[in-house]
Amino acid sequence: MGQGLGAGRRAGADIGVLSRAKAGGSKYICAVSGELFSCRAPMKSWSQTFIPTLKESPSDAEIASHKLLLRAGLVRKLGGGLYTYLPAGLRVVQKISQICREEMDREGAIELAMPFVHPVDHWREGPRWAAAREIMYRVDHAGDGRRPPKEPEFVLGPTHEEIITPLVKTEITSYRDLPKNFYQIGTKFRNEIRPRYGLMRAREFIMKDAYSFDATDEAAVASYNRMKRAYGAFFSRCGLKTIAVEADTGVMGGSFSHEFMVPAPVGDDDIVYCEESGYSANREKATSGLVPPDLPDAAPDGALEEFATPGVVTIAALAAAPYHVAPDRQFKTLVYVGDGKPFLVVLRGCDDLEEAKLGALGFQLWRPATPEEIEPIMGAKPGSLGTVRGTLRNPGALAGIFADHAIRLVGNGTTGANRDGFHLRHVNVTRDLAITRWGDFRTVRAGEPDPQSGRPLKIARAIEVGHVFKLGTKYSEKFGAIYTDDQKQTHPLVMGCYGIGISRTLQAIIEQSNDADGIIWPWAVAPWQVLVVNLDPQDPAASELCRRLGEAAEAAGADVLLDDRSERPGVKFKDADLIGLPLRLTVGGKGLKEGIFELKWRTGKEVRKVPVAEAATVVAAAVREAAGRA
RNA sequence: CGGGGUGUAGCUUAGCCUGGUAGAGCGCCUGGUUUGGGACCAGGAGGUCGCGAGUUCGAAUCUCGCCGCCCCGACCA
Repeated sequence: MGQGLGAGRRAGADIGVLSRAKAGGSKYICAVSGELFSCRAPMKSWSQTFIPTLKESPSDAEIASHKLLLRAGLVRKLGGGLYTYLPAGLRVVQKISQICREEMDREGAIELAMPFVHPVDHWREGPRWAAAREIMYRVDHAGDGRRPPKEPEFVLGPTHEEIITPLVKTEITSYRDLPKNFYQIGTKFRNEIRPRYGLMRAREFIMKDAYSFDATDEAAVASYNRMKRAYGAFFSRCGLKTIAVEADTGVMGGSFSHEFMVPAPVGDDDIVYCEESGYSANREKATSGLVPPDLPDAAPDGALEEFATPGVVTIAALAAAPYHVAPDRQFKTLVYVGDGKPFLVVLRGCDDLEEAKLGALGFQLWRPATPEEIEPIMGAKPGSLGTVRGTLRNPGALAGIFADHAIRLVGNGTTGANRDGFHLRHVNVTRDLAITRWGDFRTVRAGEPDPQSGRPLKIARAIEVGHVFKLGTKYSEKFGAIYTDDQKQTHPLVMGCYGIGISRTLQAIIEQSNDADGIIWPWAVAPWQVLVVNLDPQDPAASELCRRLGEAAEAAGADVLLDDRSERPGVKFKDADLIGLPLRLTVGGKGLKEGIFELKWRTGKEVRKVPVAEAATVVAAAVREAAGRA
């Protein structure tokens, strides 16, 4: 039973904690040393492992991949966003992790492992404590039974910039040590406001995170591009179709970033793209060519005029009779609070604010102002607000008035008078509006012209499975992570950070690859690649043939699961389709009499009858062919 | 955090409106008959009806509070 083991086992796998002898004398290593290491074990039989399949899916599962995770016996739920990986699910995690390691190593990244529990001071000293604290689980000190202090002594790590940067600060001080890129694969903890869809958005999840450190900006861009390349290779090897889109850097900060997205209706993000030009961006970041760069400012079309609009507090009401001001002829004024100070955003009446784009304004935290806050600031209630010079009660109290470029398309329009029940018409953008800064703040809509080709943009839902950030020096400056160059000059390290949701990738693969009968695993990530179904486990001849088929598949490099259960054939076939192993080899008394067994791919319908005499060669060829495609 | 649901056996659920012995299917256990796409027969085990108060002679059912879970929104490194 041993051939094939040596070939497939990862070099160095014996750093694992457990090794034992199996009946028959072949040894194998099962390595789980705090983290997840892949291992090859010899043929496992269904009755020896634990794959609790379900006919019906639990009622709290909504989407296909979540149902299949549960039905195929890959995971079980502990609580909202908290899941146990059962043996088959863990194997997939290990396979994905191993592919990830190989692609990271190929690009020169170095694996390490950082603690899950972080002293809170590291976060306090970092640049985003205010924003990050809300999503972190707090840990009472040392479980001594006392009530939690107002501020926790420890937090559970949602990510590791605050941990790796101080480490690198003390360990790397010379340009000679650069570049470096450290990565780890481990559990992350985030207090998601709303966990959902199984592993898709969980409170605790498995992530690969990497952090690059370079001497120069150019070198950092090169590191970034290497990671981007590694991500493409990784997802492709996992059998997952992804597209890289320009993305918002969010609280992470930094100069630019790309997300790796899996198009799927159940995704949490919208991606905006144009097939012709190749433009693609997260909706939070996406821009359109709606406003021509050479658009001349409109000339005033008349003198400012206040008019009464009793009870009109919405765009729609002003668009209706008797006013008939089309939404795209209105200026919409929104009040926000950024780091404690109010500011205004001006948009066209027909446009929506893309809140993420406010990140460009430099605030750490921002939120819509409450109606109670708005009235003292503006002198009017929401619905009658505007930014016409002279109507603002106290412009000095504002952190700024930020206008979206698209209001230039309005030219002359209507806006609130900052007096309840009154609006102003003939408002000219250049002449009348008090604007401190222009920007892109609106949400792009499908059909708007692509900024590059001018073709209509499309929008689709997608799942974010990976994200690469060029961070710059935000963290290194804050933590004082500097190095000395060959001219004895000191500089902050230029950083990048790179995440892959391993557990989310697992579920995204299922979401992208399933049918009415169950999962269809891509070869490279299948918990096992070959399922040998023994329909007559009591028959020694059938068992013997199954053993031979399994050994042949293993020798060719496949992981083999043998269904040796005393179940009826129908049950076994249904379960086989459900757990979705790529290649099924079926042995039954009926075929055995004819001297054949059956070979069937999970992706197809065709059942190929193979003479027993050709077993070894046919199985080996099938395995090699599948492995070659993967 | 707002809105809407929901909680009955391991899973899927009926019963709740209109209070009166908690039921079914799947799964599980025993025996038998079966054996190539989720078998059949017979028998059996398994329930503090989410938790806590209240109303009532009597509560799965009505009332109040709490908790869990799901969906929508907000939020999301």
